Amino acid sequence: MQVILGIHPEPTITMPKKRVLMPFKDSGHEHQHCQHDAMQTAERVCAERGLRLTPLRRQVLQLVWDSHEPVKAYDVLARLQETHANAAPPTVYRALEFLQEQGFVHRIQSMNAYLGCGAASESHDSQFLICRDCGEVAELDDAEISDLLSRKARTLGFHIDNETIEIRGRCASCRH
Amino acid sequence: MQVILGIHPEPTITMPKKRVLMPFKDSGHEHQHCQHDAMQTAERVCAERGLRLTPLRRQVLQLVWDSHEPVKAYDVLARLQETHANAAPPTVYRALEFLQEQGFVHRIQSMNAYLGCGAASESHDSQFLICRDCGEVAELDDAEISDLLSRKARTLGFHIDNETIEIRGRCASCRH
DNA sequence: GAATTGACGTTACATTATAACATTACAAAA
DNA sequence: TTTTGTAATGTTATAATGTAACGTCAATTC
Repeated sequence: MQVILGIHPEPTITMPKKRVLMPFKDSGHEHQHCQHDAMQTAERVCAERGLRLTPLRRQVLQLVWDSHEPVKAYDVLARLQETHANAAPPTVYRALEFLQEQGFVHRIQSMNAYLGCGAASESHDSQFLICRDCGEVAELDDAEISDLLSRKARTLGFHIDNETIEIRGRCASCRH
Repeated sequence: MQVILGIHPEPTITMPKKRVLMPFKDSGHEHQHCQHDAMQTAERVCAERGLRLTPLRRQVLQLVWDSHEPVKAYDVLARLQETHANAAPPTVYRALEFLQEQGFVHRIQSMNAYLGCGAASESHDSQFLICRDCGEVAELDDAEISDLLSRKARTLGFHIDNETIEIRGRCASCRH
């Protein structure tokens, strides 16, 4: 189905990219593992990059992953304050900024909210499917979509830095 | 260039959809006309729909179109207050909400800002290309993109209500 | 151990958006 | 033409989101 255009100089053997980085919960997906895996990944990646996953940053990442859905900065702050009475807005925004920069969380622009990344160990594009009924979000990294957007942009002389793709609708289980 | 897939029951003579609803300025595009045309379209469409394009709404639409770029609600408010001293935040937010509902303006989620629609007379999808250097925005309604997203979503049992597609990068003239 | 740097604390404030209720303008019904 | 209902706007207050600026402390390195 995928058309490889004759642009690339050599016909590489490509590992087909995993497309659904985070599925909807209904698809036999055990959420408990996500959080645990995400924490492990973050620890490992920070070690590799020589960055400090401080207790604060670790806890904020935990709090984001406590939910399978996008969470608001001030909700994270409220939870954080339960154990960290002097936490203030900058505390949370700084931690979230760090976590975003490292790709551990994504910001959902259309919701002013943050979501744990389903593939934190490597840089990638994202497309989000957001269910208007249950609030869950699936995260995709679909090369066909990114490639098509790149091609369309290039036609207009536009060079893409990054994509914000947030699709709102109803997920399979909410339609049943 | 356009490929018509054999999905539709009858081979209709299709007016190929205009894909670039609003180009970048450099492409020989005269901005003065946009505003004028947009105002005319809004007048006509409101008449057709039996809706009231009140002086306030008309002026807010004017103010949005004073710029070729996304504008902030509070900037619109400041401008509005020059002639309308008692305007307050709800004044502007209500007008913008109306204009959005009618498709006369779009909200750019990643910027908390509003932009005149390049094709206000009909409902459509939008994809925005936002230049990080000059701030200009091109608006597309590209059926290939929307179709691909629909297909991808459908594969996961997801039904799309609406898309938020905001691509950040550099436009042709800013790359030169 | 002094200097540098990065992380966090702290205060204050800026920006963005909405709730709630009062008033006015308009249009349809009586 | 009054009445009356509804939509639009006025008005006040506040909620929600996000950042600037500067101080302190701890780790790293020179």
